[in-house]
Amino acid sequence: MPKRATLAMVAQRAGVSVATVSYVLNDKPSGRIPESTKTLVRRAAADLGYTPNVAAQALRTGKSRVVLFIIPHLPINFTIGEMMTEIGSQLDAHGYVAAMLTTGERKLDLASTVHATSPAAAISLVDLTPEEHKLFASRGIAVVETAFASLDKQGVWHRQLQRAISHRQIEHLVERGHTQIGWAQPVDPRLIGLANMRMAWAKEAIKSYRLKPPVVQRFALKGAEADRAIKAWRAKGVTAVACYSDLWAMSTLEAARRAGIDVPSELAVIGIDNIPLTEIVEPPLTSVSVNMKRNVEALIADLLASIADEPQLTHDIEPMIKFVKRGST
Amino acid sequence: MPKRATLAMVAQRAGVSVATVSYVLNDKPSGRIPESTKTLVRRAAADLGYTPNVAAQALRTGKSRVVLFIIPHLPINFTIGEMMTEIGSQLDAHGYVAAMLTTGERKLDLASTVHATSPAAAISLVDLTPEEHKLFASRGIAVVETAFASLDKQGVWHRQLQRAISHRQIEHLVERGHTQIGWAQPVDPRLIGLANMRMAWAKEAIKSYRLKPPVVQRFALKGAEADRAIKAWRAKGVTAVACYSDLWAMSTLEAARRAGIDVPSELAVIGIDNIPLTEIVEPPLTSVSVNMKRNVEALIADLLASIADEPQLTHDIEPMIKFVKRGST
DNA sequence: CTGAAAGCGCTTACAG
DNA sequence: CTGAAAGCGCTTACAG
Repeated sequence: MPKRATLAMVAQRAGVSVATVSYVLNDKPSGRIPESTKTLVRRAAADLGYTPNVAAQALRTGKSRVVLFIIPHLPINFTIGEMMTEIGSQLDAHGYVAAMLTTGERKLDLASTVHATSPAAAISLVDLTPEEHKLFASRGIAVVETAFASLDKQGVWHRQLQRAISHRQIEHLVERGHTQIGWAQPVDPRLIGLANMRMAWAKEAIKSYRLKPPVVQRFALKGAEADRAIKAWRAKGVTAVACYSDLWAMSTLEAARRAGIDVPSELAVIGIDNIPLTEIVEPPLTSVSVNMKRNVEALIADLLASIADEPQLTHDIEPMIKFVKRGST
Repeated sequence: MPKRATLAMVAQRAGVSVATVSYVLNDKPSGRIPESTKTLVRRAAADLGYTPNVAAQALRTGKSRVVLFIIPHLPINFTIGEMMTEIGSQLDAHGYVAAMLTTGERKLDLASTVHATSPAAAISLVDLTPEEHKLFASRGIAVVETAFASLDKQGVWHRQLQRAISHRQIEHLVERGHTQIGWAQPVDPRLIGLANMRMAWAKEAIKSYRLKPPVVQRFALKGAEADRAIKAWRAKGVTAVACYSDLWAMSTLEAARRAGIDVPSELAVIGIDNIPLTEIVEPPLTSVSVNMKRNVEALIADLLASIADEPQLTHDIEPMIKFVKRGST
């Protein structure tokens, strides 16, 4: 196989120095190099199929094209999975590589990984500790926290998006004429941070319609626990249940069927996430979710701006929300 | 902050040359360096908290510590998600970094990514094309295909593991006294490769018990389609259904309930994967799955052996299988 | 057994 | 506007 093209080879072919090639390809001392030289260089690079050696770039600059991607040690659900793949492919399109790092039960040794990879940035689906933040800050590494990270610590639009999703759930139930709403909450401590935020936003939305506060039921994903929740909701006159996620909504649907309660005429149910399973149940589940492609586009835009030390853009929340009305409401 | 330790700093502290430090730390010309020198060097490295600069290593050797991790553009289910995180954390433990690469609808430009990252190895959850294999082979990059890759192309133990799981499904149903078994098959073309293998193994197992061939029903994850499947199974005297995965099993359970068929007394159902949702249904779903930790340990062992050009180890399949009997059988 | 030195492929002050 | 050259931190023949 032919030797891989280097800057020097491009320089020779273009009849200029390696310095000039580097300047042109990196568009560096902007406006100082004439168009004619640029064309020459670019053609030579294209002819040779030149791609930079990232190791050499990293060694020279002290920064790699690696973006650390910190993932919680949870069962990866469809939504997180979608986010992971979307982040991976969008970073790839920008010439970055997403390096997966899973937080185990034990504390993650972030310092040594940061040392070993010299990442350009980090995306974390979990909260980082103050020390970890300090670690990144001291090396000038851009950080974005999202998903399972505490939403109150996040940038404005992440928070607004999650809030809008919760509001959308309630808005839909109110439009369908419900006045006493229930809320299905998990008990798993790993989910509770996000779940508490969602519940708070749901309460906020319900209050804005001047309705009574929701009847909250907490349960794990076991049939018997959902059965108890159903009983409690019925006893308190609840006609519609907004759920922390589709899994709790499905559990609620199952329990309703076991109790002989018709959905949606006696009890409406709405979830969050739009997982593929929404259609296996009868009736299929109404749900609200994030348009992950758009969401990640915004996230990556923020990250790239942060890497380049440019000001953050503003993002329109509305197109990031996907609402699908199905039979359960 | 203090400057990061380099080989030169370690050498100075130990009172030896950088060459010696490199030899000791990489354990290279084995047995040529006296223990006393080694101890000296190792202590100096530890004192300084030395970690090698991977960019410099990569530049020098032409090989990075990156392992390309090629992921299908599918909704990531729990099993794939678990595999991804497990692979990520185990590679990390061995000093490698898992770089996610998602295959989009369009063809993946693997060549440029390989060029850009000079990976030490690649793990692919999908089949690679002959050209892609050639690309890796020409650069001496170790490759492991697994999960969604066609199992007949895989190494012996991957295949045996998947086969054993399918056999275990059938074995359990036979033990419970069933003689006419049904099989639930997906229609999604992205799943059909793996699904066909599983079905073939199930048929093989059924034949080994001298039972009639299974009644195969193909359906998407929609309630109405599963309803049709149930009807067909009942019409042919099926008393137990083995399913391609837990999702199809859950869909089957739902359809059985709608048809007023009792599970398991009138119809037993068994899945594959042991997803967290197995317990939200009544009765909870019996399932067989891979013990992902063990499975990935074997996979990584193969990969490391391949990178080091060492002979492959053999692996015991039995501990990689997890069978959980629940109420549905 | 150990060290001096070349060189991997870049980027970037600096000189002209 | 362009080029010569240093140097990032390693590994590894090679010499002693």
